[in-house]
Amino acid sequence: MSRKPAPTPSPDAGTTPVAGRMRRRRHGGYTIHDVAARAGVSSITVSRYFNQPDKVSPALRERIAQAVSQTGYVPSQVAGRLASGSSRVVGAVMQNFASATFADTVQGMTDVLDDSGLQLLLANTNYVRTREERAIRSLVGWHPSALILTRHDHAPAAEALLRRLSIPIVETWDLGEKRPFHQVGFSHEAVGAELAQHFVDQGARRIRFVQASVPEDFRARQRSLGYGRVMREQGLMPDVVAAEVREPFQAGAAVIGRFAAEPVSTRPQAIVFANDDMAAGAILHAAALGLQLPRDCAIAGFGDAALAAHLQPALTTMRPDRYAIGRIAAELLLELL
Amino acid sequence: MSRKPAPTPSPDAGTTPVAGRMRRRRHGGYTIHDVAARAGVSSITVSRYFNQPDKVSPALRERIAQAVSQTGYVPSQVAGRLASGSSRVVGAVMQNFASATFADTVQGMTDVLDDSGLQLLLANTNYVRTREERAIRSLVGWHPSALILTRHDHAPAAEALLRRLSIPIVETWDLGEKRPFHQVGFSHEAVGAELAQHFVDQGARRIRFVQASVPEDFRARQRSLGYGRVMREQGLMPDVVAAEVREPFQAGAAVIGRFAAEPVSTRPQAIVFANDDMAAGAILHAAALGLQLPRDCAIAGFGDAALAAHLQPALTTMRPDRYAIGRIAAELLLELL
DNA sequence: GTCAGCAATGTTACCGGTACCACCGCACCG
DNA sequence: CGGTGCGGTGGTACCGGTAACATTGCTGAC
Repeated sequence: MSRKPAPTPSPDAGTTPVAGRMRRRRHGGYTIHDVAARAGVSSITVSRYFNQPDKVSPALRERIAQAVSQTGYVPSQVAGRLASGSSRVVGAVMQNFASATFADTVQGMTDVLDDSGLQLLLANTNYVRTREERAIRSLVGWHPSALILTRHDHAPAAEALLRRLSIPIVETWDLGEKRPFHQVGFSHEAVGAELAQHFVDQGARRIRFVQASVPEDFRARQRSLGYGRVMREQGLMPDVVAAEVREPFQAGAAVIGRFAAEPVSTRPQAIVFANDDMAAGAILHAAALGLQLPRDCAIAGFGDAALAAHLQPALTTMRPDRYAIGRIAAELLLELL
Repeated sequence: MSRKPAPTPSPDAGTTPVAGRMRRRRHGGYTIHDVAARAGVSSITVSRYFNQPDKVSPALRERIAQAVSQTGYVPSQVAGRLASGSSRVVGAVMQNFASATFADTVQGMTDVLDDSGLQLLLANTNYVRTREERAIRSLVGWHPSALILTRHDHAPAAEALLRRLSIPIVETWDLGEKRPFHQVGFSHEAVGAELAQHFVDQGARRIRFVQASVPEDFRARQRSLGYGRVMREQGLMPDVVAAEVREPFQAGAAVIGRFAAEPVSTRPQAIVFANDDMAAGAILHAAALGLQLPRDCAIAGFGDAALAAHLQPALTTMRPDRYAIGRIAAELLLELL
């Protein structure tokens, strides 16, 4: 990695934008008034030229276009937004910028927003719950027309801040119950159902669901409910067990240990773990127990952990369509605006 | 993927921020004047409370803090930036939002900028050169304090626009010669040198560099120069050849075909390709020729194509440190501001 | 011919902050 | 005891646009 400084420019400067006396505290650069003066029209006409061109006669349009290209004038979003009150800005709070999830979701959002002339403003929480309020606050200062959030379980301070806002808010990623905001994401219940169905389709009849030891994980619980629903629909016996260890890798290893001790005829043919880490622990420990996966038992997880692809055998996991979440959230916002 | 609408809120509304008559065309929400009135001070004092707290006496600070928390007031960035002229916004033009490169670089930037209270504004070109001007223009409208660009070979219109700006500009990713802007990235010359050194360290003495057939690729040429330098430094004979086919996969295949026809004793022990696609073409075609890589010949590319990891054998490739590029670019900007 | 109606353009005030400078009271100095 | 400097505070104008309304000129109906 290397840095190269820019050569210091020769101080020839060039013509200054402002012609008359400098009594006003100008910020530099051409203003709409400079352009208007050049074109011999009033500033509001130049404003219309940019915002409602068909309200300006072709003759003036031509003159203004010339003045604009001569000066290289770029309208100030800041001034425009302040005057009009509508910001045309959408704020998005993400949890981690350095992830493929972030990249895909943002691409989905901008693909939609760009076409509507909306600017996306991003804030990062780095997965630190306490930073969410700060992130939201920094976005709110820009008077966004709408907000996109990740997840729905906010810190109380952030939640209070959000409820005071009177703009459309969309929560993404996973769906929560009884939320006052719009939501775009996937249903954990459906994920659990899909994994169960997957193994049923492969011919498995004894399928176990391994819950994490921490019972409060509401999302994993939703997944187990989906699993249970499909099992019953298929006339199979749901078999939900909870891990006894808290640390997920160890928990997975312990589960597969117990599995190995069961008689082969009643062993589950597939195990759905509440998350990828537990599943990975199980896979890694299976070799030490002399088990051969997936012949002896198929394993599934959830979350698309980066690890998943590198395991031998590769872990079956569910990955939400991150691009689609971003795109649909943005489309929903457009409808709301 | 699924959408859930928000429940329609009961129309109890709540107290309106504005107390007096509504003759002004207010945009809604509390203003600094509302807060000032509540605290019994002038608005400029509230402004100072936020921007230079130590200039406000503790007594007033306390009163203002109370008024702020009662109202939930959030200062308007838009108004503030317009009035002060300094935007505290940094614009960044990226080529593709849906990539790990983007994610890592943005994380690097925000890690630095967040601490300085700077807001990052992003624009995407989607690799379409003609969109760059539009992207820059949309950022310039926000009066950024600085701009971060990707690459340095801009379309003429974009280049002209940039040169008119009088704010710090940093170009990232790869380094160009004689640019008027600051640059943060890696040197292609160094990349070529590093790949050559890599094979020298592995004991190879006959190392070939395969240039693309398109001679204008300035960056690949830099890499070949670095390769040549290391070879000479090591007392080895540089061996640069150009591909004859334009399409990179075919070009790579053709190169490995010629290689197979050479006598084993004078064959190169390693080949550095100008890019990953050519290298991949070579690897894929090698099997058909009965060659066993990397025993018969080691292969290297450049660019970290997603493909690289999936080849058998895996392709040796150089990947720029994307996080560091973002981070260093942002640090450089801070110095410049 | 008169006047309503509409399209094109201009005038004025205002958005919500902050720069600039004036002002006030008090400690400190000669 | 008047002058001076300084920290704290406020008044006012202004940033660069746009909303709302006013004005102008022209067409077309009666």
